[in-house]
Amino acid sequence: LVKYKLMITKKERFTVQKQIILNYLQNTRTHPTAEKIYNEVKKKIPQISLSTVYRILKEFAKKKLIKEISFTESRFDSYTKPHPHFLCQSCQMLYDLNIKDQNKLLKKKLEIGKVFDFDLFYHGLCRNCLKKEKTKT
Amino acid sequence: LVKYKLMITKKERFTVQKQIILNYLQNTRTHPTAEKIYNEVKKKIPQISLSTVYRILKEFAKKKLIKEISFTESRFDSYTKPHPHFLCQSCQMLYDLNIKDQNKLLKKKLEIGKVFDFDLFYHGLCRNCLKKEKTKT
DNA sequence: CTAGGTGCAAAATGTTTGCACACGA
DNA sequence: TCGTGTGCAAACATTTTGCACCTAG
Repeated sequence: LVKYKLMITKKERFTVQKQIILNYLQNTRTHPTAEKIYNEVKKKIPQISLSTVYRILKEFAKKKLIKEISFTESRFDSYTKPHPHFLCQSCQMLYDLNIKDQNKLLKKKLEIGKVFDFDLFYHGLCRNCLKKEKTKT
Repeated sequence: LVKYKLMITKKERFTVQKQIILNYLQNTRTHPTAEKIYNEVKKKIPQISLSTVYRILKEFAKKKLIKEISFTESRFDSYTKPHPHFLCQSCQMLYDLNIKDQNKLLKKKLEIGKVFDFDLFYHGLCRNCLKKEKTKT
């Protein structure tokens, strides 16, 4: 919370809605959906709208106060063996990777349950987009 | 293709639509979206509809001929450090994991580009759902 | 033939946006 | 006060579904 207050620029405002949403998120480890957050926050601010929740979540994510776990559009891959991917933040290209330790990941014994598959996504900038960034400056 | 033909049950039919979609997927490594697949397949079957594409993709995914990379609803996490997750196929609960090698994953040098973050999702059945499965039988 | 598959349109679901009003600084 | 943030409704994007017709086996 303190960390967030320091982030607020002169043009921005610290509203009750933001405070309650942030407070809720920082006190849960359940990875809630927007809908869930909306319903929880509604208990304290009955008139809040879902769009406000979305707007605030986007703002928090941009400030890196929270992390949004999402994948806008489904993609389909005929290569079905588990293999890691690299998703470029800039051009949205999804690359295949071949990493030798991948079997370790699948065989990993987890307390939580039985693992059948995994998805490993690296996020970053691909070579092409890195080049473009450089030429800009 | 041969593999798929063997999978077709008596009740199912092998249509041109299925054949062309499968063929397209097996000859691309670009992880296309449903829309992209639709547009490509349309070149060969102009009258095909997007819903057919979706239906066939779901069928292929169920048969494990292809893999669907998706995340239906966004989730938000106030714990922003990269950390692995476990997603239960049955109850959809998303659990946090703490694995010691995670820093290795982030520091990994990739040819493809610069990595800023990663998401590692394990898919499987959590303890609770495994128990439920057992009691069923 | 005939039941399963397709195309179309409409519905459902999740997310974003335009606009008038409210309210934090 | 004044401009950013909010609530509402409507728009948007992606995916699913109902239904009549088509077609593979």
